[in-house]
This record gives sequence, C-alpha cells and structure tokens, in this order.
Amino acid sequence: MDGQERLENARRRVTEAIAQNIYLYGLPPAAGRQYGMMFFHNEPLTLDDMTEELGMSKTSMSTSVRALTDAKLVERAWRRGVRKDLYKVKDDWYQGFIDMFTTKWRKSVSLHSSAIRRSLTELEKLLKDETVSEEVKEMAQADIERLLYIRDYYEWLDRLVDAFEDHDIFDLVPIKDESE
Amino acid sequence: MDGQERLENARRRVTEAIAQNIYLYGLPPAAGRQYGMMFFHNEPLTLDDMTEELGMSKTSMSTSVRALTDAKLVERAWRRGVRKDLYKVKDDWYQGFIDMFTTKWRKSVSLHSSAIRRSLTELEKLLKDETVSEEVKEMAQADIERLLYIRDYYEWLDRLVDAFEDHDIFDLVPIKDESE
DNA sequence: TTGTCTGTACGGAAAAAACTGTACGAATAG
DNA sequence: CTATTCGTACAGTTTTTTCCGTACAGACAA
Repeated sequence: MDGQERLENARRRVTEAIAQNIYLYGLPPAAGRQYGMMFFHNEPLTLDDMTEELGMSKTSMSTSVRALTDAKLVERAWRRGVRKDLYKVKDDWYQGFIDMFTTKWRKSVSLHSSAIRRSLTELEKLLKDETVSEEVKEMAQADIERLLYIRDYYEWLDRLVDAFEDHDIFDLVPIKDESE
Repeated sequence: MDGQERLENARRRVTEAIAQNIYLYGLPPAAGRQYGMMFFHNEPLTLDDMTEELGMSKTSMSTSVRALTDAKLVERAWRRGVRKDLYKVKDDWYQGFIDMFTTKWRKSVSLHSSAIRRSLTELEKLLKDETVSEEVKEMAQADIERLLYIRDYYEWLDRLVDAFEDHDIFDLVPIKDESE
C-alpha cells in the first residue's frame, strides 16, 4: 500500500464518520460525504470538481451543497479569474454546532409556543362557558395544567437556545485553550 | 361547535406541533401523534387503546411505542388486574431533552473520536516513512492539523454532553421556579 | 395439558426521500 | 448581438422508509 493510498484511507475513515452523523444536522449521508471531501481539500471547489470527486450528478451536488450552505456548514468562496461558484467548508465547528442547535430548536420553540398559547386561551374560554358540561370542563382543566407545564418547558428551552446563541455556553463549557 | 369538539381542537393543535418536531428526536411524525395522544390521557394506555384512538394497525403501535420507549419519552406502567402492557408518557420533559441530547451526541463523539484517533496514528506513521514522497507528506501534515482541530472540538462536545448529563446546564439556564 | 390472549418478527405494499437527466434562465465572453 | 457556460427547476426513476396483515412464540388460565 503506497503513501497516497494510506492518506486516502485516513481521509475516508473520518469522512465516513461524518457521513454517518450528519443526520444530526438534518442532512442525508451523501451530503456528509460531500462535506468530508471538501474538508480535506485546501482549495475551494466548484460543482464540477465535486461531481468528479464523488461520481455523482451535478444536480445532486447543487442541491446538497445548497443544503450544506443553508445549514451554515459550507460557504461560498471567491477567487479572481474563476467564473464558477466556489464552495469551502466553514472552519469554525463550534459556531457550526451553535448555528445548527439554535436554528433547529428556535423553530421548534416558536411552533410549539404558538400552538400552546392558542390552545390555552381556547381552553380558558371553554372553562367560562356555561353551556359546557362539567365533565368536559374537568378534562379541560387537566389539559390546562399540562399545557402550563410544557409552556414553562419551552420557555426554558428558549433560554437554553439564548445561552448558545450568546456564547454563554462557553462559560460553562470552555473551549480548550491552545496555549495550555 | 360543542365543548367536546373544542377540547379536541385544542389537543389536536398541540399534538400536531409535537408530530412536526419529533423528528428532532429521530422519530417519524406518526410516533409524535401517538405521543401527543398519550400525553392528553390521564390513564396509561394499552396497544389496543392506541389502535382504536389512532386508527392504525397494532403492529405499528407496537413498533413506534418501542421507539418512543427507547427514546425515553414513554415508559411502561403497571396497574393491578390488567394483563396487557400499559404505557404512559414520561412527565419530565427536561430530563427527556437531556436524555435525547446525551445519547445522540455521545454516540457521535465516540464514533468520531475513534475514527480521528486511528487516522491520526496512521498519518503520523506515514510522516516517518522514508519511502513516502514529500508531496504526500505535505498533504498528510495538513490533514493532521485539521484532525487535531476537530479532535479538540469533539473533546469540547464531550464535555458539553457531560454538562447536560450532570445537570450543570441548570446552573447556566435554571428552570423557572414555580413559587415565583 | 389445552385454549386463549398478547406482543412482535417477518414479508410485502404503500409512501417518502434521494438521485438523475433534460431543459431552460441568467450571466458572461467574444 | 450571438454563442457559450453555469446553476437549478422539474419530472421521472431508483432507493429507502413506513405501514399493514399474517403468522407465530410466550404467558397465563383453566
């Protein structure tokens, strides 16, 4: 086994690990392989480069590089004299994690919060309604308590996302200082 | 619209929000609907209850309640005199979030760490090899630096998971005190 | 033991997602 | 202006995932 091959082995192992975990970022494994491939290239790559490297269609490269860009894992690069779009991996993985975490959970919080708010007011109204049977009111009361609990939970989750977005999380879990 | 119906509306809205976000726990929407349904029931439910409530097959109920259990979102309950298996939702959503977070990311860290470790030693060996061309060695050197960076990142991620598992996260982002 | 009931493994059907090739709009070069 | 080149929308195909019905193993009752 020559040097080139051993180098590729080392790269492939890590790339495969990325591919198998990229689902945590909501992306399919192929996007992970694409990312891994880009990660080990010094130069920004064009869609055609990727097509050649991975042996997949250019359309696939286009759609998944877009997904990677949306996920803030990849960004466009510019280089004078090159007309094609160039892409490179963003190199701050800590920020990448934070971006993923905040966008995913912020969306979840917002969706749930509005649903909870609406249902709560609807149930409160129901409690005051004379025409509603006592039996239904009891169930509504129980539901309200449940909703108040999860409302608090989502409020906590929102503050958790804040803590990541504002980098307060690094106070609790600091990044290892290189100088140590 | 009568009271019963309005109650069901309120429940359905929240359940649908759950269904649309349960993918964050790695589960399909149907499992989310199942969870939502269970959430609004006071009593633990059997598989047959769920089949009736959701109009889905018993096999589906079985597989997805297992997935929910594995995800620590649901647990088995016992009730004397009932031979069938009973299930209820776990009521600590904070712990549920932590369980999901830790299992998912711990697995990711461990997979990556071992891949990185292996590839690093392979590349180090390659650097010391006389027969390997200088050109390849340069690429290997660049790869090593990249791998050292992400090794630090995963070490940080591991500590982050610790912070959740050990509940240190509640120091940074406290749960709202009910008495306030 | 035999009969009944419960949960799940398994194979196939239905639904969803990923991937490809063609075709076209936008941008640039000449 | 025309010709070329790039990226992506779209429709169709392939692959993967989800869901169902049957059948069976295990537990319990009698």
